[in-house]
Formats: sequence, structure tokens, C-alpha cells
Amino acid sequence: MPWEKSFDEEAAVEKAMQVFWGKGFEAASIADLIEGTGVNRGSLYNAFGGKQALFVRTLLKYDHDTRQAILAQLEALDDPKLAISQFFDRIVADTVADTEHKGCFLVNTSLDLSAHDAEVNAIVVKALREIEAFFRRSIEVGQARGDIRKDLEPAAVAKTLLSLLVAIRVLGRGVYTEDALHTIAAEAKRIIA
Amino acid sequence: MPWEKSFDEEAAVEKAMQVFWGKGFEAASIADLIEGTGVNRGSLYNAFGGKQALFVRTLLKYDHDTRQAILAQLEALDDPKLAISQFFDRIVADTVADTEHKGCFLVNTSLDLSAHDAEVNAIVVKALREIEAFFRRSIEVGQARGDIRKDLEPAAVAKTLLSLLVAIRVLGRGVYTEDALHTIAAEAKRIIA
DNA sequence: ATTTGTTTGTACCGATTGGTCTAGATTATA
DNA sequence: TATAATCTAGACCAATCGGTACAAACAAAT
Repeated sequence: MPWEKSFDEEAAVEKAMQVFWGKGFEAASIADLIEGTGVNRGSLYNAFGGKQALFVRTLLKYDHDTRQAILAQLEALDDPKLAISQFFDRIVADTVADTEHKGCFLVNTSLDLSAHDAEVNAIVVKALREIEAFFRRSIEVGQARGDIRKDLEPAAVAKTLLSLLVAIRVLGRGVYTEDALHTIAAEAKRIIA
Repeated sequence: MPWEKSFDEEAAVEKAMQVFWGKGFEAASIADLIEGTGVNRGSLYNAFGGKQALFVRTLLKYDHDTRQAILAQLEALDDPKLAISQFFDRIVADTVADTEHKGCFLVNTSLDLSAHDAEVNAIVVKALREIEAFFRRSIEVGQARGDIRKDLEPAAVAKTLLSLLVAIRVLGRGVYTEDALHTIAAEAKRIIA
């Protein structure tokens, strides 16, 4: 029997994710992916199948490692109002620290759905819907505990918060400066104050 | 003396705009632009210089014909609160009517700034800043006339409204359905109620 | 040491990319 | 009718695209 496996597949996906994230799907060439991952051309096709399949792998990894990880941390706080507040603080901090202006991989992809198939569409939609669901759940629990005003409609406010989140990610890519992003985050907190 | 000009340059820019708007800058090939405009290859390069230059022309046309036109109409209402309300209604209506999910050309471009130069960046930034300025001005005038609550901070709320506008355009491209977009617009109006 | 299946490097594929250039048709002016 | 500028149509360019193929190097199990 020969090798079981050789190069670190997960590490390669991580590197490929950085390439797709930074350049976008179309603009990222196979040559870029080979250079970025350090994996050879043949091995890359053997392991992942092709460009589109590799992209899906990287998008799933981003969703798992970033979005799901953040939501899990915030849920663990068991303090809905604080969780929402920290969410916005963290997104603004990430955006400000992102000197390359790469933004959010999921949001970027949502603006590029025409270049992909239904699978990618489903991943993006599911991710954003789950963030919205987190907001709604947090508002409802916060209201039940008396931490959040009860005259707010959870479903509607959740959509507004998701909108502000998306906008921070979009406008953070070159249109708005740090101050403006902090202002938006502050307004988001004010809505549920 | 020969011809002064032949084909309708403005009409060609309009057609090219549709191509860039629908497919994005990178994905729109010269062949697409030739087919879309009906203008021959040589004439196209002779009249516009190249792909990037033509893109700038189309972006400027979109900004002028769409964004500037809408803002001018709304300003003419001379009713700040109504103007903001109508703005959101119109954007939602446009987004819902956009069955191809093309979204807003300016917003799409703002997510693709890495593919362009400083000139494109400046166009996008100026456009979005002027929308924000319209919001701020409307809020201030509305407050002065007693139509809008005076405890709102115009500059901050203007950024929030622009954020919601951008989010409607982004999420309208496949993530959110008509109902959700209307909900966001309603929340925007509620903020300045 | 042979076997087995992967990794690597590179050559190669057809297709397409943005862009240039030329030849000839076209049309208004002189 | 001759002229001048622009049009059309398409050949042509080097470069790059995503993807395939293949031979040699390689490492583990038999």
C-alpha cells in the first residue's frame, strides 16, 4: 500500500480561501491558487476536482470557521443584548483591521452569485438567514428578560440589524472610514437600546 | 469633409452599461460589448479607447441618469420626510422589478473596487456620499419644519439610512424576497417617524 | 525488492482574453 | 467626381484561461 494522504488538505483549503477571498472567484486564476496553496497543479485537481469545487470547499470553511464560530461564542454569553452589541463591535473591529479591504467572504459572494451555481447560492442564503435568526432569537430572549424594549418587532428589527451588518461589510471596503463604521454600529445598538 | 459622427455614441454607452451592469466588469468580454452595443470592434476602440475607459463612461452615465435623477426628483418634492419615504419605496420597487437580480450598478462596483483604478473608486465614493448628504439634509430640514423628531442625530441617522439602502440593494440580489425588502424599508421609515 | 498509488513538474490542449491592424465599403463635403 | 474621414468585417496577436496528460520521483506496505 502507498500513501494514505500527503499534503495537508485543510491547510490548502485555508490558503485557497485567502486567494478567493482576496481576488474573487473569476479573478483568482489556477496559477494564483497553485502559488497560494503551494499544492501542485495535478494534486490540486486530484484532491478537489476543479476550481468551482475548490471554491465551494473554501466557502464552507469560511462559513464554519468564521460565521458559525462567532455565533457560537456570542450565544455562549447568554446575554442577548450584550451579544448583539459585541457582534457589531467585532465586525467593525475586523473591518477596520482589514487593511486589504477584503470584506466578508460571504457578503462578497452574495454579490457574485451569477458566477456560481445553486449550491453556492444556498450556502450564502443559509448563512445570512442564520445570522438573522440569531438576531431575532436574541431580541426575543432579551425582551423576555426585560433587557430589550418590548415594543420592538423581533422579526423586523432582526432584518434591520442584518442589513446594518451587511452594509458595514460593504461600505467598509473603501467607501467608509473607521469613524463612520463605528457610527453605524452605535446606531445599531441604539435601535435595541 | 467626411462624416461628423455616425453611430449614436450615447446609445452605445447605454447598451454597454447594461452589459457591464448585468455581468460585471471582468465577466463582460469585448465580444459581449460588441454584441450588446451593435458597435463594431474597431469603432468601439476608436470611440472609447478600451474596456476600462468604456466602463467609466457607463458608470458615469448610470450615476447621472439614475442616482442624480432620483435625488433631483426627491429634492423637488420639498417635503423631506416624504422624500426619504419615497426613496425607499422606489428602491424596493426597482429591486423587486429587477427579475435578473442585477442590483445597483454603483453598489455592485463598490464591491469590485480592486478591479479598478482610483477614478472608479472616486465615482462610487462620491455617489454614495451624496446620497448620505441628501439624507442628512432632509433630516435637518424635516426637523426644522417639525416633521421629524428632533432627538435624532442627522449625521448618524443619515449613515444608517444609507446603510439600509445599500443592504436592500445587496440582499435584494437573491438573498431576500419582496416581503423582507418591504420590511427593511418600513423600518427605515420608522427610524425617522 | 517489488508493488501500489500519490506527488510533482511540466508539457500540452483548445478556447478565450483584451487589444491592434488592415482592407474595403460607405457617405458627406469640396 | 475626387477627397477625406469614418464605418464594417474580420484576420491577427501574444497572453492567459481552466483543465488534461504523462513521466519521473517518491514513500509505505508486502
